[in-house]
Amino acid sequence: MTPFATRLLAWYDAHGRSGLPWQPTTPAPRDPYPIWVSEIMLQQTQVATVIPYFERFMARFPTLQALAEAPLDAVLAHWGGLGYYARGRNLHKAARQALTEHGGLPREIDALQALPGIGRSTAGAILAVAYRQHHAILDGNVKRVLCRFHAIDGWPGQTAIAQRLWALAESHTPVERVDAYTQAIMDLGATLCRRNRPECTACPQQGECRALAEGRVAQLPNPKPRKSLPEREATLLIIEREDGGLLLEQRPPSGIWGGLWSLPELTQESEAFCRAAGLELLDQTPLAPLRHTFSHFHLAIQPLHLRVREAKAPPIMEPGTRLWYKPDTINQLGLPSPIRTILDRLTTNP
DNA sequence: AATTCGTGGCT
DNA sequence: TAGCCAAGAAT
Repeated sequence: MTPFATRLLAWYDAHGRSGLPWQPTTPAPRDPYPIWVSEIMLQQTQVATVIPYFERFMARFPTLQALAEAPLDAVLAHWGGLGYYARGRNLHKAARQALTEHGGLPREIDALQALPGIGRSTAGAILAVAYRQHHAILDGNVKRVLCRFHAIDGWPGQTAIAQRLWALAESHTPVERVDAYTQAIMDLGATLCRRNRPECTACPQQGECRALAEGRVAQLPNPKPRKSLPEREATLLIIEREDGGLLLEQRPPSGIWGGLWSLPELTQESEAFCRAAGLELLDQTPLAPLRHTFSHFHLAIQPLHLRVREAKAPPIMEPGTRLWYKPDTINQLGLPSPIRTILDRLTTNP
């Protein structure tokens, strides 16, 4: 056990976080299923955001079998609003794959990492926490701690920097209490070694931290070099049927909001579609425009209100890609947050 | 190997 | 407040 790990575990025993819904209450070995679900949800997502999603998800899919037997739509409905929807699709796919190929979640690191959505860090975390297997993790918290402790310059996303960090993470990870250590190193990064306003005076590593000694804590880890984001405008059609039904489209399985349901976007094709379907333009500004920033562009959404002129509804173009949505079924669909916001406003504010 | 995937909180 | 960032993985 290195002095780094010894100090960290002593601090963790006194000050580590506890009571999070996915944290085990029994000694290893533990059921890896809830650990896996939480690790996927927590990818690039903060703890406070995940908690209500985790509770709902585990209530609806309490076991690996329940998840594997559920339709993808039900999984995405529980993921709606959480973001990074490939995680939900991969989670569902991995559940079925693990069950058929291994009869459950595999205990071998290579087999586990071969499942969709499980990378090196997530596989290590699951096996370390569930079975006390000796694997390192390297998430955003660990990267921040290690960049500061060793005063590593360069953006951690660079391959060369990440390789150095993985080697350091493995060198620090102890054989004993690896489950506690895995939680502890993340707790340190989340509660003390934060990006902003770190509490170095309470840190168990303050005596050996190179960034602290050199007065460079605020500059490490080095930020990602950013490019200015292009803007894209989209007009979303709010097509209302006589009975109040709204036309929704299922987006393609890959790309932004993949597999989720959205208001159809106005294109040249959809203009012709609306004319052919007898759709009448009511007004252009029923709702204020919505602005969103994604990782690679800004999006300005301008809803456009249309109404079906006659009783005849637009034809279903491709099976499963369009449906008339009834507001009382909102919880059964996977909806991205901006779309849910629009639908909420429409139903509460007609 | 750099980019692409969301959303909400923070300053 | 506009940009930065967070329990990463897939491509």
